[in-house]
Amino acid sequence: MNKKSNDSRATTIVDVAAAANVSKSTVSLVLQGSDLIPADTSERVREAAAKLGYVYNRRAAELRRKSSNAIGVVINDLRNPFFAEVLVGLEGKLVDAGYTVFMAHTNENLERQQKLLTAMREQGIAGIAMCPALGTPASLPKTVKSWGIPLVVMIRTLGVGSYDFSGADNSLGVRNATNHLISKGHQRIAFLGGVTGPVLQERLEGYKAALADNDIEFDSSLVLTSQPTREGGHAAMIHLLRAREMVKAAVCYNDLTAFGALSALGDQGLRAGADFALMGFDNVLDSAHSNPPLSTVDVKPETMGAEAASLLLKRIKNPDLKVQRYIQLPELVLRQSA
Amino acid sequence: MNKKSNDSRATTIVDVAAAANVSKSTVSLVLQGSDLIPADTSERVREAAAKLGYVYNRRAAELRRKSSNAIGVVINDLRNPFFAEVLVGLEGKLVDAGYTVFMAHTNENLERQQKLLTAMREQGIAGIAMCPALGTPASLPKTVKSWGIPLVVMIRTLGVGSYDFSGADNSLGVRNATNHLISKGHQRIAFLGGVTGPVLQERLEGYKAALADNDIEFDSSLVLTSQPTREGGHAAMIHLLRAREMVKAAVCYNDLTAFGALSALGDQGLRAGADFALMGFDNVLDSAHSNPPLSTVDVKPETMGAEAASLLLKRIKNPDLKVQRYIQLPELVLRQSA
DNA sequence: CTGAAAGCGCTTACAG
DNA sequence: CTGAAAGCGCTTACAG
Repeated sequence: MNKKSNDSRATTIVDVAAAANVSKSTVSLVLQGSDLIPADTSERVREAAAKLGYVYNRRAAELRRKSSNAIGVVINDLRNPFFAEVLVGLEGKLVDAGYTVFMAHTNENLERQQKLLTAMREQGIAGIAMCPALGTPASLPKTVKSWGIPLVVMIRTLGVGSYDFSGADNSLGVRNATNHLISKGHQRIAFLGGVTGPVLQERLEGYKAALADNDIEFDSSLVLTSQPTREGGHAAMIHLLRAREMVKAAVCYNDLTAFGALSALGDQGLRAGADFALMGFDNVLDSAHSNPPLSTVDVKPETMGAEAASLLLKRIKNPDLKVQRYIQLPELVLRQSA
Repeated sequence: MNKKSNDSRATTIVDVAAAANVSKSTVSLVLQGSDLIPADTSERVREAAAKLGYVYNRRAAELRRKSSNAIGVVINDLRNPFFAEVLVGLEGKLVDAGYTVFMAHTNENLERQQKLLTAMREQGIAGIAMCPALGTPASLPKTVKSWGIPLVVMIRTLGVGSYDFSGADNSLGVRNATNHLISKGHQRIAFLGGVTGPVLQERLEGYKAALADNDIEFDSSLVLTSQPTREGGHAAMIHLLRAREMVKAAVCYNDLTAFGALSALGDQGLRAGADFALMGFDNVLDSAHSNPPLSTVDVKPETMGAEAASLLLKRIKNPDLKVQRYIQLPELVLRQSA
């Protein structure tokens, strides 16, 4: 029973067919749940399959059928909880639709991303959902399309080409966050975090727009870029505190940098909410229980993931659909940090 | 060029062979980098392949060769940064070894886990690394082995069976953490977080062992279980503060619950380090920049992932190896919370 | 309702 | 060094 299970060839549909006394076509049909086969035959086949420990060979089936039930998702940064939440929403929807989803991680590495995409293509995947690594060429969607693979890009736009997209209104979100700070009486407001990419551009635009709304002059020395991590946010806040004592408010690139900033504030004996007004962006789960709880802009990460899944599913069903776009409307959630 | 790329059949090695004026065997050989083929022939074949936009059909190759270069990893909780870090270590090593890795997420759902495993089996995957969902039967490794698929289990043990494993010495870790608190003069020390599973058992054992080391009586009312999340940790700490005013120290199930506890402390105007001594467990990246920075026990999540990869790679290379086990030694890292 | 036959795109002995 | 042939495990018209 367990000595050597591989000294005999794997059992195939022809073994099952023999055992059930039917042809292999019949076995194939019952495996696919065809209603061409009467219940008793199908029953007999299933029993035989179970008895023999038959395992469906999906590779063979897909080779023949030229289709796949697998969807690939390529993600850029697993360590950022924001992306993890997007992923959860995406995956849930996809498996509900009967697909099996395979994720892979680029770690913001373009070369690795290229390899992953190629691997997925060779694998004959049914569709791809991706959040492109920083620096991804705008031509990528066109390339993937030319491969004949349905694609949805998430979170980070890729130029103005025509591709399905699920993301957030970053500009409006930061604009609202900044306006909230202004409405609290702040005039000198820093922007903390982010180093490059379309998302940073959009968020900075929102920041500037809010300033303009209120006739506050933009001061470039108030934008401190940093890696979009806790560490980066920590460093940026320390720097801000040293260089600009008078600044008592900041909007952050994302929640992660805000968490770092919270930590830096704490290091100096300061507390957001009381001594400093701080806004995050994303509303990751964590932000409800940071110290103190973070005021932020909610872009519903899981929803963005789920919507990306919907778009992809529709695209797979109908390749000729016109370009689809889901833009999440941001909502301010005010907790204690501002 | 882009009208309809799929009105013609995909180009295959026979097309390439025709274009390069060789047989398809030759094409196959050069694709595999065989040195049987002279450089000029191989050059000619590659050019033809490039010109025709040939894509390797891995499914067909694997079907014939009965092998795979894909490894599946099944993970239980993407939202916990600890697992994300394990994953990063695991994946990095696997892709360095030339495998393509497909991850999938169970969300602690046994049924989903079963489906994923089955899908991977049907896919003919080369190996599986998994962190089993809570409640996974101890028989699982034996089952997977009977499928002929190399397996390594991570983080959570699965009974005493013989299976490759990479995880941490949870008991020793918590014991050290608790002893540290005791050495600071604390006698009444709470244990916060965790709801079930082998990891909780081991960590509780360590907690009790430290108490015993110091002749402190175990008081079951001091262990407050909760979901291993920020929210859970927050609730547990609030509860502790209400019910047991005298308790000024706690060791947490993991960093995530500790972060929640930090937040709860902050809500009450308390600060870990000054007003309360708090220890985490894991040393996730986040813990260096929480507010305040967390004292915790470092079990090197990325290393555990990378070691899991090594074990799996060895197992694939040699199925008859005796059982392998990597147990990460915990190290106290003292920051500000205790 | 079921069977015989062809074929998906590769790889791998086996000749030469 | 290269070609002809068989076969991996399925699915899918096509007959009957």
